[in-house]
Amino acid sequence: MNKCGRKKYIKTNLRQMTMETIESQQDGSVTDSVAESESAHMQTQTGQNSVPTLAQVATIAETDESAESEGVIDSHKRREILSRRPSYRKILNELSSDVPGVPKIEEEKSEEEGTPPNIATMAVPTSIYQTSTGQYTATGDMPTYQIRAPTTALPQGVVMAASPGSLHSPQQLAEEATRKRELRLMKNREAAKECRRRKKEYVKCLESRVAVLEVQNKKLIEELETLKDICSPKTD
DNA sequence: AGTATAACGCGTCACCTGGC
DNA sequence: GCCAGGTGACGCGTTATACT
Repeated sequence: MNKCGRKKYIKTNLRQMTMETIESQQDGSVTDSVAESESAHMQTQTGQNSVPTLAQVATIAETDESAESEGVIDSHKRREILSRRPSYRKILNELSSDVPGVPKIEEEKSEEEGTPPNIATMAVPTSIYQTSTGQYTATGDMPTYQIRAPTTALPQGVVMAASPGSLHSPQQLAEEATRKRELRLMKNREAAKECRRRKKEYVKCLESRVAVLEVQNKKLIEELETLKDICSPKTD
């Protein structure tokens, strides 16, 4: 793995750790059904913990360092530790069912709503949100952000499959294989874009939750202080 | 102005999961 | 069991920002 790749790998996992740390802290302090439901997602279906501990991540990083020096990277080992969690759509939708304020990630449908096709508008707390391409640009002044829904139509030039029975020559078979591969790549390309969009939405959602819970926590602390003052009058 | 670094998005591969 | 879709990881290119 090159320098950049490793950095991104570690960064990704640290970000994940940060999210989970926040969630677990919430779980411990303020009673939060959402946090509980989310932490439930941290378990794989086999009952094992799917999330690497901080030490594990550190170990991964160190292992990665040394592996690089030796020129050996054991991707399977990493995969064992970094098993997947449920989809962002699933998590967020469960989140939204628990907490009324949390927006749902919509299934791919575009034309029913009043909004223009392929654009979903969603209210979110203000935050700095900028990409190099300017695809998602919500500044502090902009209370909403817009998400482009994927275009489901196949690009021009993609020819639908000929029935296998109609293929004769090896050349035709090769062409068919190439066509299938291109179709698969194209679909995966779109899926990856969509996945990233959902991931960003998910992260934003969590960030907004953090903001809300911080305010809530602050209020509760203040309330507690007030009650303390009332219940224990000063003895001069 | 040139360079270094960080941050980000994209395409692809590999793997997992859920639906059939 | 097969297949389509979802997603983590990787490698690469681009852009923004800081530093010299």
